[in-house]
Amino acid sequence: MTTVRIPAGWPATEEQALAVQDELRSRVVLDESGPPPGTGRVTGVDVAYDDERDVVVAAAVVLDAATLDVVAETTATGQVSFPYVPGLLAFREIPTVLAALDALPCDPGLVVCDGYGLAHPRRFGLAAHLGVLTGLATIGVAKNPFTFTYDDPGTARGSASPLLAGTEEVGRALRTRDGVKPVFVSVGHRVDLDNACAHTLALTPSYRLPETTRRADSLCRRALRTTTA
DNA sequence: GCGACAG
DNA sequence: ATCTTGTCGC
Repeated sequence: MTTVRIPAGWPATEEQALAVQDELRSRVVLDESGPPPGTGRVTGVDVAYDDERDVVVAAAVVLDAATLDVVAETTATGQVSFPYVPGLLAFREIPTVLAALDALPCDPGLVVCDGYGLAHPRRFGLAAHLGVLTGLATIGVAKNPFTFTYDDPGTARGSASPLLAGTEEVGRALRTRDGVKPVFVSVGHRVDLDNACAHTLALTPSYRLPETTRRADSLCRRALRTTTA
């Protein structure tokens, strides 16, 4: 497992982090539809923390998009690089996630993040940020609606409703399992919202959350236990 | 001014 | 995110 230190120049205060978001958000690409679902590769990234020991472990798990079989997986460990502040989650996760992605032996294809992309107070959440830094196609699939509002989608898998910041659609509440709480999908980089939702449905044949995030979540937790123990 | 608030 | 066993149900 590779180890990373906090990058030189990494924001140390909320004001610095806000300035970075402000500078980078213009680089998000929104005029590409993205790779078609069910083709190529799809990669899940997630992190687990041990705040007591100031340790964060990231995992990247690459799946074959057609079969959802695992093609490759990596982990990376690092120091916690930022406190959790709503709206600044990316600064806590990105250095270690980048290290995990760098360690992959193959192209990750579309990257699925555990959190938001454009559904963000400044329209620059984790998935958008990671996309801009890597150039990869990214989407965000979150478990909670954050501060946004939505009308409950129909009860059937595949039903969706707009995720709203006021009247602006920043993402979609998407039902991935009949009668189960929806997930909250938003665009990251180089993928449109319809395609992001199509990918999310392709990644949820059996569970509420995408196979990518399920796999990445269990891997980084396992790796953290091993590191901590 | 006081909460709420992705992970 | 994390603290945490068993239990009800498909």
